Amino acid sequence: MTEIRHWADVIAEDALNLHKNNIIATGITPSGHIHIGNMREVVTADAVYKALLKQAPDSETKFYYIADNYDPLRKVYPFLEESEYKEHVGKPLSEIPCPCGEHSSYSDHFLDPFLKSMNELGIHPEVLKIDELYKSGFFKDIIVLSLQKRDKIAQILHEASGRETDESWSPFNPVCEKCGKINSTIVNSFNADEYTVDYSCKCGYCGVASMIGGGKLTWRVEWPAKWALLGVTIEPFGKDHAASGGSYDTGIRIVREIFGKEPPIPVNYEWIMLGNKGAMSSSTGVVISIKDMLEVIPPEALRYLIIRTKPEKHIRFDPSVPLLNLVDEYERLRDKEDLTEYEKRIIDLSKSEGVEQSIIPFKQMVTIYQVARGDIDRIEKIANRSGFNESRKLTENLAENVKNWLERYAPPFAKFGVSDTIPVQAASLTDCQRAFLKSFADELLKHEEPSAEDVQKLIYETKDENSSIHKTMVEYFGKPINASAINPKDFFIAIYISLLGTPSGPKAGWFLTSFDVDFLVERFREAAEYKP
RNA sequence: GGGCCCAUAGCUCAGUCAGGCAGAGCGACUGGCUUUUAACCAGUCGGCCUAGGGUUCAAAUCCCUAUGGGCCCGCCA
Repeated sequence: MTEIRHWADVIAEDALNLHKNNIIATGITPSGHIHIGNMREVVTADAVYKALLKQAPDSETKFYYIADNYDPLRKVYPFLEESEYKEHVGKPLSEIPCPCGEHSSYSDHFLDPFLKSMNELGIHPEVLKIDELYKSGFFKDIIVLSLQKRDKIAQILHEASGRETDESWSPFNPVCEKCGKINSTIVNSFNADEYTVDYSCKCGYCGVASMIGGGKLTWRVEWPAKWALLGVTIEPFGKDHAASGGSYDTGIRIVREIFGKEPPIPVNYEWIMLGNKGAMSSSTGVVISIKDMLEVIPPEALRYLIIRTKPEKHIRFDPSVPLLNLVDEYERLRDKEDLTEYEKRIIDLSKSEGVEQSIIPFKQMVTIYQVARGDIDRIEKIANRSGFNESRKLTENLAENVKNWLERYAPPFAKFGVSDTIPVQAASLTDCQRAFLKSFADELLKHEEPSAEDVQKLIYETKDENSSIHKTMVEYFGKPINASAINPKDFFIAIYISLLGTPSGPKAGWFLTSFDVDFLVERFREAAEYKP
């Protein structure tokens, strides 16, 4: 069997066989909440980027994130105020007011949180906002070239995609000076020396627009233009662009035949499905934003989800119990001693560069958090007692994740509440259970800091007639108890009833060590006496 | 109508590019305490690699075909 290699390393090697220096680009249109599916593109790119850096440390490697924020607003999305945004349909996203008023534009409203999330995931590309590129004149010469070769481009679009372009079609769409829209103008002529076009707009206005910030290339031309100008050698994109006759197909021909450059190596990736609700999609409303996601899942676990799966496979993302298992799987692998080369690589690529995260397992925090009832001081104390010594900030971050998970996605069986007072269910305890609780309390007092194993052992020792807990139990019970009639199960139930009011709970030994011994002793003694 | 991707253990998936003994994690089961308790440790079980053909000394892997699933082609990755 040949050595197993990670997909990112394979892609990087392919790229290095073609180019010494590689430029990887990715980007999205910030027209709505940027969801976890979009993150796949960025994490995929980041993985390949890291692989390139590792395989060719002496090459020049770049990673661009391009925000397509000059695209027009296509419609009034369900999350927008109809009355307020109707007039903005057709305008470039960067020129539309922010929905919340706190960002400089509509596109920044969605882009800013995404950039923050990327940062939390340890992804640090060079961010390019395409409106700024247009406004700086970055595209001006390629716009002229595109206008000059308009007929040839139209022919390519027709041949490769079957798309018909009419007389008024232009590779460059000016922004109307009067109505601000970019999708309703027709180019009548252009001036290559002045970098301007004459246009007329459906709103009735006719004017002159600059190729420097006065409009944009149409998407199918803009994409190859970006490849040509930035020298992009690798680009991940979703299958919508990958379809035959899709924009990658036409892009290949345009970049070669019009711009005289080679297209990037494509990295096709599949979509992320949300539970059983289908594909994530901004337009159908099946969406969990990255921000929402990072509020419940530690960043490295989210990276892990994407890193461990080959790009062409679906990822089914379910924030309830499967999320718990996903995080658990990542943490186990992270903490494992003897990793295979492949596992090591997975962990390497999943690590968020420059971002530290808690070493406390998520599942354990789920219990700690609930025992401490969210009190961070107590959480920290319990964590310390369990042998986790890390900065409070890290513990706090994880506690915050767990809090949100419990509130939003946790199934009932994962939740419990430690009552302040004796649960009324304690009334149902049998005399034998009460005797056990009293003697159990006595035994706990004998230990300074009982370990989980100590506790577990104590409960089982009740069956041993020579054990001290058995003897005190008999004493409290008032008459001999036949060892074979003792069922530790009843005692577990007594413990859970006393603390939670339910007959079951987290693994007892470990659960109990999350409490102060004094509290337990008091509670068990109280429960033993409790009569409604 | 045209095109893409996926199918391997109960579950999630590696392994397919470059053919060479069928793999991991989780779950389940057993033991660690004669007796489940959401932790931990050790071990065991578990597969006609979707089906049918072809190429080959040799196929999960390469080539056809079929079936099932997820999508794309009116710019949501």
